[in-house]
Amino acid sequence: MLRRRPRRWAATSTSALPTRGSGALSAGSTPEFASINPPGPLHIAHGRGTILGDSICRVLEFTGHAVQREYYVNSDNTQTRKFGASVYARLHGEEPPEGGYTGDYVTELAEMAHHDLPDIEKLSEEEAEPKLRMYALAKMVEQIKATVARLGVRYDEWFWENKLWEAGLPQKGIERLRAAGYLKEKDGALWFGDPADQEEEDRVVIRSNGQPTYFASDLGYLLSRFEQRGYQRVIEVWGADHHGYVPRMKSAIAALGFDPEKLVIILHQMVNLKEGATRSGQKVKMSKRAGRFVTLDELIDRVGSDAVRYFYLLRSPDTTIEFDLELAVTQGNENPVYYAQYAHARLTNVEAAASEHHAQLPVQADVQLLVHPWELDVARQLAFWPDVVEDATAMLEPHRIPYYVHDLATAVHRFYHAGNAQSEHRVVVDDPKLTRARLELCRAARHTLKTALDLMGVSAPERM
RNA sequence: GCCCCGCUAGCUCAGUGGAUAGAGCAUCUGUCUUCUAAACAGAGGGUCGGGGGUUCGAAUCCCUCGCGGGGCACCA
Repeated sequence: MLRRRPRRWAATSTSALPTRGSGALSAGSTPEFASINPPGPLHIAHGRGTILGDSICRVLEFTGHAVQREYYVNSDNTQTRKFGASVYARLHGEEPPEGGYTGDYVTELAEMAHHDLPDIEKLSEEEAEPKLRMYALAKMVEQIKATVARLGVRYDEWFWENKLWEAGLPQKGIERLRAAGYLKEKDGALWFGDPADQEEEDRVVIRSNGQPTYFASDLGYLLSRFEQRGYQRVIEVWGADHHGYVPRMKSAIAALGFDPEKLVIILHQMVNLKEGATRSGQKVKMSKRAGRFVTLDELIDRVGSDAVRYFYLLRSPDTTIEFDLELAVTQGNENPVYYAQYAHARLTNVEAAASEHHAQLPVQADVQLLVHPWELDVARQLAFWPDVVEDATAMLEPHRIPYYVHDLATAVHRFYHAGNAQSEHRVVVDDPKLTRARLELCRAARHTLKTALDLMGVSAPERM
């Protein structure tokens, strides 16, 4: 029903621990989203970028776009070097350096490295750190993979930053910017600046100590996607705390000679947990919980993947999420997740119940027989679906889908309930033609609910 | 100081210039002998943060002020 000319796309996203963003997509074929700096577990805000990016990908795929999901793994920046140095310190029974990583998992990583990397202790820090860093990062990436898999998210590519340097892409980007007059030396460092833009501050590309900044890697990553791989559009999903970086990315891509419009950066606001006595709308306790931070795994443990995805997708990216833990775990009519899923389960059930009568039913459904308001309302909702998909695709706003799902579920429940109130309004009635027509409505509604829930990454159970 | 996001019902939020501003939760009242009551029907609840402006028409666009959150590195 929704047929579109396939375009080349790509999605990439970048989520961030201390790292930028969270996800990106490129059209023609490549989104990148949720690329969190790996030296730590995903927390609840990363989940937002991950789910948002993933649903954008799902919608794009559904509308015929080729999509490549990428997770950009930082491996050569200051943060990850400190991470490697922290593992090195633990390996030698020492405290991590200033600004390093102190969690118990760092000690565990050191122990694992001790077993897996022979003679690693004999190497100097200079030699050992990169090895330990890559080893520990790979372990962290495995963890992140496992976590996002619980949400039904799968990346086509875990793109390692070091591959960029091995391929010489950042170097190539720098040379191109130099040739175009965007680079200058100052205080021993190499700076990027648009000569035509006085507003924008200059940005360090190579530090005075000779080490590149993440900006240099980004140049390479842009080249990788736009030039080497030819993506028509790149979508990146970032946490709003990185919004200040957007203008620089736009300048960079323009300076490299590409259309800045082809780099789409989607920003999302933060996530807070709400719990406590909120039922009557009184106490609201924010749970950033001093010191203790809530990981994405903990949230999934507590409310399940469906609820996490549904509640996250329910909000516009511009809105800070107040995640209502109590509501999300409620197995009742107040929980929108179950409300939608129940509509699907009911329809599945009624179709199954009708199957024994199938032999007596006409092959063709005559939908003209559907005349009651509750029947027409379902049909009306179904007619809206293509527009919802189109809007969600064009604006890259998956949050439109759960609202639609709710509206369709409401129509379905009302339709179904008419049969509860009066038996002649049931789907399966004595009149075979009428039964057939109503079954057709059920089939269409169930299919649409299933499709919409799929785009959200939420399951559509057949019975509840 | 500068930049970004938000401010809509008690709470959480939809609503990209068009009809009387919507939903969920919460509160109150009804409905199961059933193809699934995890559902349905109904009620109350609003200066769309304040003030200007543009427009035939503004929650929506512009200006301004206030409040809350997030940013302004040779970190990402």
